Order: sequence, then structure tokens, then C-alpha cells
Amino acid sequence: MMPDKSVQVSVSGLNQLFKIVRDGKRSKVITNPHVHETTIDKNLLALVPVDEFVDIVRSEGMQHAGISEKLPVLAERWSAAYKADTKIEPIAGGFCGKCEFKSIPGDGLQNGFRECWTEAFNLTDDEFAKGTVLDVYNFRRKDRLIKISRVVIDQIQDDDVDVVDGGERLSLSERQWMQIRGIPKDEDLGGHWVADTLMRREIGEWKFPYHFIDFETSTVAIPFHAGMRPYEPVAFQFSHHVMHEDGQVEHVGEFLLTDPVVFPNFKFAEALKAELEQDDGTVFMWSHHENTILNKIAEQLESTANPPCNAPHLIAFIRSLVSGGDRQMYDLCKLSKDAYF
DNA sequence: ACCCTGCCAGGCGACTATAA
DNA sequence: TTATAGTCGCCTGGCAGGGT
Repeated sequence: MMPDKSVQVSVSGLNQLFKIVRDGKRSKVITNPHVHETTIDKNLLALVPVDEFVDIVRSEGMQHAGISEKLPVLAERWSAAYKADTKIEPIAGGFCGKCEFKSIPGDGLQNGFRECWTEAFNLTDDEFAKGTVLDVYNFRRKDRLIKISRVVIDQIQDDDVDVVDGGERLSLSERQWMQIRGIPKDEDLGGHWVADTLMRREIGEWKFPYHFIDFETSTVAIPFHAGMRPYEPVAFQFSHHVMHEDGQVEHVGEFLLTDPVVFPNFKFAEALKAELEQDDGTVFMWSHHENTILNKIAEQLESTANPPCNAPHLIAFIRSLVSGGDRQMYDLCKLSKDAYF
């Protein structure tokens, strides 16, 4: 059974019926005794046939952490190793970047990643400290280099990265190369690099007062509110800082709605509108998260059965801020990628 | 003058990896 | 989750060379 994202729930507070509580080191779910009195839209859960995927696993086996093998063979091998507590020989790959057994030097914990990579590549402490192909930003050839045991960052060769000239922008490959070989001496501003012309031109487009907004959202499987679907984002908090022309920065506003009964998204948009419509200063976001959330809220305002009376104003306000709007939010993450190292 | 063929570059879509 | 960029394969169109 899977939550069906196309289904709107008919009641509010469904999530309140199943409270998760800590019980020592374990968690457990307390089911509300009134659960049976609540009419739960059973369609919220969809029966999804997975035969097709089971067939794939049966015929092609498992592919995990560099291993490709039939499931029964793996089950046998891994359970035997687990039972006898014997170590499985490591296979290194790009997926090691997501290794969950890394530890921070000095925290006293064992470092499974280091153990594996020491065994696989004989790396010294010094080499670990330099960094590896896993540390290179958005590097898609790491697998290839790991296969030929070229893993320490300074072992990466010129032709391992096709450096594309980004013109006035720092291209992805130029960034990678800077990370690998360092900032060219004549362009080093003291440990950082700036695309001066581009940066100044972009800043020239901005308008004081600058608004910096940051959203906190959650997407949960069991909707909090009637009319919502599984995994619809709930925007419950934002913070708002303003930077004035004289350089003074202030935390001008914050929205936080924690009342579990109230659907926060529309109140959220309302509060944001009240704070931003005081002037026409540039609004900044980091990456496109704020854009995505605002689009989502506009969608919800349009599709909800009982929209607030100011819905048209809220929608117009959102449209002006999102990509394509006349006051579209400026993505500082993108600028930092284009113009800063 | 026209056509065919092979080569190559660029465009495009599908897929995939990555980041936030 | 969404957005974006890299990669790869495929297609197309331009071009050159050679044949009819």
C-alpha cells in the first residue's frame, strides 16, 4: 500500500490520530482511541502492484554498492557474514560519496569509509586530508577514476576534466578544475575568486532595500488538513531579513504557524505579502526552493474548494515573485555558482 | 548540372547524476 | 521532492568529394 498523491483527504487532523512517541531508544505509534469514529477516506492508500519489480529483482538480481548478484546468493552471503561477523571486502565506487559510515576526525567514532578506502587504495592520512574525487563538486567522472584507482584529488589529470570556457561566468568544469588545482595565482583574491564584472553588473540590477527570505516547509505522507493530498508541501515558517542601503541589516519579520489544526499555507502567503509589499526592493532566495513553494501555494489557492477571500490578490502577489514575474526573486545560489569560488 | 555517399557538427530528447 | 546540467545516442543538414 502506498499513499495516493492524487487523492484529496476529506478530513482535517488525520495525522493527529497517529502520534509518534519516544519510548527509550525506540519509537512507537499511539493510535487515537477515537480513530474508529473518524471517517477516513480509505482511497488515501492505493494498492500498487509491484509484481513487475519483483520480477526484475528475480531475473536480474540486485545491484547495490557495486555488487550485482542474484538475491538468494546475496542473502546467503550477507547473512553468513553477519552471523559470523566477518568483514565483506569493500568495493569502492562513486556511491561511496554517500557513505553513511563516515565520521568526523576527533569524534572518537570509527570511520567505515576510511577503513574501506584505505583497504581499497592504500591511502595515507595525508592523502585523505587532500581530498578525493568524491569531494569534487558535481563531478560525473568519479566512477571512471575510482575504477582506475585515481582517487586522490591531486592525481586527477588534465584530460580527466574537459574544461569548458564559461566566458565571464565560471563554468562547472572551471570550478572543478579550480578545486583540483587551486585558484590561479594571478586571480587569487585571498582564497576566493570572483567574476568581478559579472558580479558588479548583477549587483547593479538589484534594488534596495534587499529582502532575504528563507522558507521552512515539510511534506508529509498523511495530510494535516482536509483537501490536501499526501506529500503536499506545508509552508509553516519563514524568516525575513532586510539590508538597507547603508549596509544595516535587520531581522524584520518572521512567520511561524504551529497550530496543528490550521492549514498554514495561505496565512503564510498573506504574511509574506504584508511584509514584502511595503516597497519594491529585490527579494533574494537561495536556490529555487522558495520559487517552488510559492508556485505550489498559488496552485493550492486556485484549486481549493473554499479559498480565502483575498485569494486573487495572493495569487497575483505570488505570480509577481516567482520566475517570470515582474519582481521575480533573485537566486543567490545561482550567482554564487556563476561568479564566486 | 545533378545526385549519391560519407563525414562531421550541432540540435534535440531521453536518461541520469547531483544539489538543495 | 524539483531544477538543472552532463552524457549519450540519434537525427538532420551542410559540405566535400566523387560519380553519372
